[in-house]
Amino acid sequence: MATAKAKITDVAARAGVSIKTVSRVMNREPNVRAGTRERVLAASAALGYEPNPAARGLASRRSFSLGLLYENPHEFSYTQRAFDGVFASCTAAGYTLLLLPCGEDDTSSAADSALHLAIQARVDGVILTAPLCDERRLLDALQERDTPSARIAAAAPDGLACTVRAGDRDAARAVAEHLLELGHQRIAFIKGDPRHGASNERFAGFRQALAARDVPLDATLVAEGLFDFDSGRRAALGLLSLPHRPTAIFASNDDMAAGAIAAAHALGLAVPTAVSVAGFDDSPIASRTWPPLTTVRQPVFEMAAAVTDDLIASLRGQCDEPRHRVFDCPLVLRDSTAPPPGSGGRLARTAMKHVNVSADRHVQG
Amino acid sequence: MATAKAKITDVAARAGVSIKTVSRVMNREPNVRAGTRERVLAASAALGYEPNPAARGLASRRSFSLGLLYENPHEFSYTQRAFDGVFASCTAAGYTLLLLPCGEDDTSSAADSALHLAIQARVDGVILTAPLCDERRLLDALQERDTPSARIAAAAPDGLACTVRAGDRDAARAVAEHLLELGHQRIAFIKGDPRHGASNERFAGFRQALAARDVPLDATLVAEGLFDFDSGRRAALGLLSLPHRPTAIFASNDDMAAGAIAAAHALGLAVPTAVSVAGFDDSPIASRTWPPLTTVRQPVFEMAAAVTDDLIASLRGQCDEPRHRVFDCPLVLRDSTAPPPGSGGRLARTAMKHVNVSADRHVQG
DNA sequence: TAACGTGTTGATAACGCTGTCATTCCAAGC
DNA sequence: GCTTGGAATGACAGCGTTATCAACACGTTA
Repeated sequence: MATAKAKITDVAARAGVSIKTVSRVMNREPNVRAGTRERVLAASAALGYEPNPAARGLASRRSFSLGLLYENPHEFSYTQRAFDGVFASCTAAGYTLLLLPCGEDDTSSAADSALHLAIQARVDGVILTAPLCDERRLLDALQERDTPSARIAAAAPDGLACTVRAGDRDAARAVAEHLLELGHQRIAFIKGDPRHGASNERFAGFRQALAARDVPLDATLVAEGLFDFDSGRRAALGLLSLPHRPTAIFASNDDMAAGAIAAAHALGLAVPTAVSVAGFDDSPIASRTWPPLTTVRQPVFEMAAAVTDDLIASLRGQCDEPRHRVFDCPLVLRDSTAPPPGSGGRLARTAMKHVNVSADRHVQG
Repeated sequence: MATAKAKITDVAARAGVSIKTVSRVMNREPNVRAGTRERVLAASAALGYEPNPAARGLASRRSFSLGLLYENPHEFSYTQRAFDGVFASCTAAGYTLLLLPCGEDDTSSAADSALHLAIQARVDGVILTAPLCDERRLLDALQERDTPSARIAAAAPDGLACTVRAGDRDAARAVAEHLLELGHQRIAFIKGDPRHGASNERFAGFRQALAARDVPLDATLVAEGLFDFDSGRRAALGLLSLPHRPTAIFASNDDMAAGAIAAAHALGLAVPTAVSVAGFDDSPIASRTWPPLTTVRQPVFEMAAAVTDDLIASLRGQCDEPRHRVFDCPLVLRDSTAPPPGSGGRLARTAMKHVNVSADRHVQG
């Protein structure tokens, strides 16, 4: 695999044929002798040749691309919100956006195929989301090809790419403090996917809050999760079946928190009277559970738009040093948290310095 | 606005300048006299000129596009599943996919801007999702520009574009029959967004099922909804506060069904013992509510992939007549439906000819 | 043997724009 | 008036591919 971009003339020269024959092979046209095709394919592979889509498009008067026109759905999942933010900035700057999804089976090999698509399409830059933004192989491959990148929710910024992330630690600390203020002492924590840098940060914030109040961290109350509903449900099932069960569960994202609520329901424990549950993200599920979730809101749209702006600015040579942005996440109080049972509800609601939302509207200001 | 695609030479001729000056104006480069810029802009507007991105890309060695690399999330919303299906087919056929979201404020004007993006990008074809696929202005604009299109969940196929849709009527009938078999007689229905063709179909299926069993349709048990959580919640709140309330609610999508469950919770009515709730779609929320929702599964991925294949085939001239596909939606029995209160649970579960899923896994085979 | 068709290959001209560099214009200074 | 220099403009050569059409090889038929 050669590093420099090979052109069709290079392949033709190496295979000892005309460029037209190379073109025929690349486009799977008929009437090419098998031996010739082999030689062209070999030369093409040896040079790492990828046809230039712009040249193809210009000459053939086709774009080889389709548009998917859809109405922006009310489903504001994290990914969707991130996409919206990136798209908004791209459109404003006259850029086109290509989505390059990775399958969920094997992150690293899927990342390769997505990367390959990015290379084929000759994009000017790439935006990476967690946990892909911490795949060493991916970052190296991009760097090797001089493809500028930006990273959303990176665990370890490397000074090469612009990054953006949420203030996970502070936000997690705020959630934990909220539970502590309500009077909870036995607070369980469900960790997130360890591949995401945010997982550690959120756990760290949780521990800091406990430490600040001299509440000991009970290791039996820390469970592993993967940021998905079912891992949250299972973890909560375990926690709530403990002999001395927690009075509150802080799941490090909303999907797991929804799982925890389901687990509580399954065990006949009322939320929030028997057990409080808090989440993280303010994703759509947060306002659809019963009761709706106390959580923190990640300004994903703004984060994605900002890092895209930064990437485009660096593409235009308008900035020299990569920017690293951190966004605050306000606490969103709903109905899944309350004082622990037996406390007589002496603490009603924490101070109203926080955002207080019951309805379904997401403010993105 | 001229119909034929104007080139930079046309604009230059009309404005009485060289193509280089037009290029400068289009790229907002400095050192162009204000008057000259005006003339170029006027000529450009008069001709409906849009720079050819392929030519720009070839000459400037930039693509003006970014790639967003992300890990395929577990959140399989309808839109996400549709996107995955379209993407899979595009990739397999060597096509690139551009996403063109419409804002949710004003569908028709948002559609215009998305259409404009599609035109700018010079895509070979466009895939439209509901309810955009029934916007007359959009369809006309596409036809006028000879842009082939495919439509997902169109209300009225027009013989010009390939279409795909779910067998909404049959599926809704199956849900209603399931509730009837359980012994329900007073079944409420929450309608969906009237802009979606599927809304009518689902309601029709519901009525057919009632008629087949000679169960009269009580107009007070039919509520209006918009396919979103909150409209479902509000509709259910009204229905369940009726003097003679229904024993089951069939919400015509999962998000509204989740809202209905929240409403039942709020009123202290247990699901499914006091009231059964059924949804439609098998979206992620369906397996995250408590109790998880009985619903029907739309094979959205397969539908989207199929219609994309059809569009690409017609782009390649491999098919003459547009195809119209209809996909079956299997019933998915979960825990939100049961015999009505007072029936003594004489009917446990309907026949097991249907898909029966409790876990969170979505089979996409 | 010569003409013919079929399958294979190549020379060359676009495709519509941008980059480079030369040229023209025009106000200011001598 | 003449020069000067920067702003404004244009001529022209690519950019890397595909399309067109001509050319060639080779086995078959008249």
